[in-house]
Amino acid sequence: SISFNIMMKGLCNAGNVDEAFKVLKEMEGCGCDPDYVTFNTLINGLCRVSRVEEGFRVLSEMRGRKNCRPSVVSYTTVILGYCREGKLDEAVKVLEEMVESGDKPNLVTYNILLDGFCKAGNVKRAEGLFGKMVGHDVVSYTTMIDGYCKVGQTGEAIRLMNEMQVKGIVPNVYTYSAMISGFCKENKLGEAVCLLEEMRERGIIGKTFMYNSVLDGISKSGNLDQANQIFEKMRESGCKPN
RNA sequence: CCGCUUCAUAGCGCCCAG
Repeated sequence: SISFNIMMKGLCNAGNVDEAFKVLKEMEGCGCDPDYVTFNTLINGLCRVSRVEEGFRVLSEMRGRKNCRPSVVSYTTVILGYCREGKLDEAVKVLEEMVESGDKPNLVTYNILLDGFCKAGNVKRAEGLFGKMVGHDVVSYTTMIDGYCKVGQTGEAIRLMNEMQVKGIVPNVYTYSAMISGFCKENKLGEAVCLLEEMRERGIIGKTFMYNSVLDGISKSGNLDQANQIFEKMRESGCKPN
């Protein structure tokens, strides 16, 4: 079954859900029983191509099978699907349904909702959820940081970036990326440069696009010497220019 | 008895042109 699951995931990631369903049929006829991973993979495949309703139907059908009960991952995947469509009330409904059937949402579930609220333009609601969550990880913080940056609240974002480190949560390349593009959009290039430096000091190799955004800003401001210095640092740190 | 392989979350289309 694991081999089939792997093949199925490949098809789903390529957006070919219909082929994935053929694999399901094939499994059923050859002694490799589909398991909960099989169905979760299908749900994800459907949600990826905006067929969230069908994904939810697969989830419902799982109830009838033994050893294939819907799990946190099943519900969370559907919630993600609705969040990506901007249907936050549908997402919340699924959350409630999950709780009613006795399944506990986990950190991933909440992180997805945080991002959903932010991207739907409801940073306040994300903030409320963030405050109620019992634990946070680097994804929770990065999601909120990105949310604040996107609405021009880089101050709040930086506050969170400090707070996470006080709690012992280490920013990663995603965190820096969100923060740096936030600063670049506001033309706070000095801040952006500082963060790039801090990141390098921590041994994190930045992505090319992060340097490109900063270099562009610096160059346009006419400060070619500084641009050159950053370009050097970029290469020294192991980030390949394109 | 133990371990490995398959499922869900965050950052960027940045230069040029328009």
